[in-house]
Amino acid sequence: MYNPLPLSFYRRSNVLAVAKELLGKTLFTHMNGILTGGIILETEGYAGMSDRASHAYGGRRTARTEVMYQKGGIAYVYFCYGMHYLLNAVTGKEEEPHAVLIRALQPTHGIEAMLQRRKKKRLDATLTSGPGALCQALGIDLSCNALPLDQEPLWIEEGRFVQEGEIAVGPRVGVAYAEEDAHLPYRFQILAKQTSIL
DNA sequence: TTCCCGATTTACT
DNA sequence: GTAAATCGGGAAA
Repeated sequence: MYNPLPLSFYRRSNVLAVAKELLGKTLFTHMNGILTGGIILETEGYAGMSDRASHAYGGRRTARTEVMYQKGGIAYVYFCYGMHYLLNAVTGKEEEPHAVLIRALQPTHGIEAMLQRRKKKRLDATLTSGPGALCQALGIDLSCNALPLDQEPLWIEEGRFVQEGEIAVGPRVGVAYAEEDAHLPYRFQILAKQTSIL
């Protein structure tokens, strides 16, 4: 444990490759002495200025989106629907605002703490399933925005090997507003095992 | 400053 | 399946 991926992993221009390769990696947070983490099961790529679904579409620069224009390897956390935080890994080079949304994890570390944060009694498939839910489980909020992904308290490291055949590709979720870009196959997920995803 | 709406989740009907 | 919860960002005025 604690063997973060090098920042060079994120600083590539092919955001879809990074999104796909993040599957199977392990995402950790270590907050207030509590270690929590899980294997990444689902991601979505947001392809910078040319992607209508991206917050940086058309080169939009605001206080919120500025972090996406930095060099890859940091977190982009934002608040949505008035109640949820969503976590992205910023990728690409400087001035290349790509990001990968982390949408689901398989919980592996600190499950008791995650249950407590999520106000749940029992472990089930919903503990870290969904971008808002996983942030709540890991204790991620706006204070994590712009934090590097290769050190405490928020980092990603190798998890398990993922075979090409267990990856499903499809359209992104919740981006109907993106018009012709709404259907692009930028979503990647590890297919659930027959037995159980837990 | 006002207004609209969102990269969602959960509780109900 | 539908709807409510809930608030900051971004565009327009």
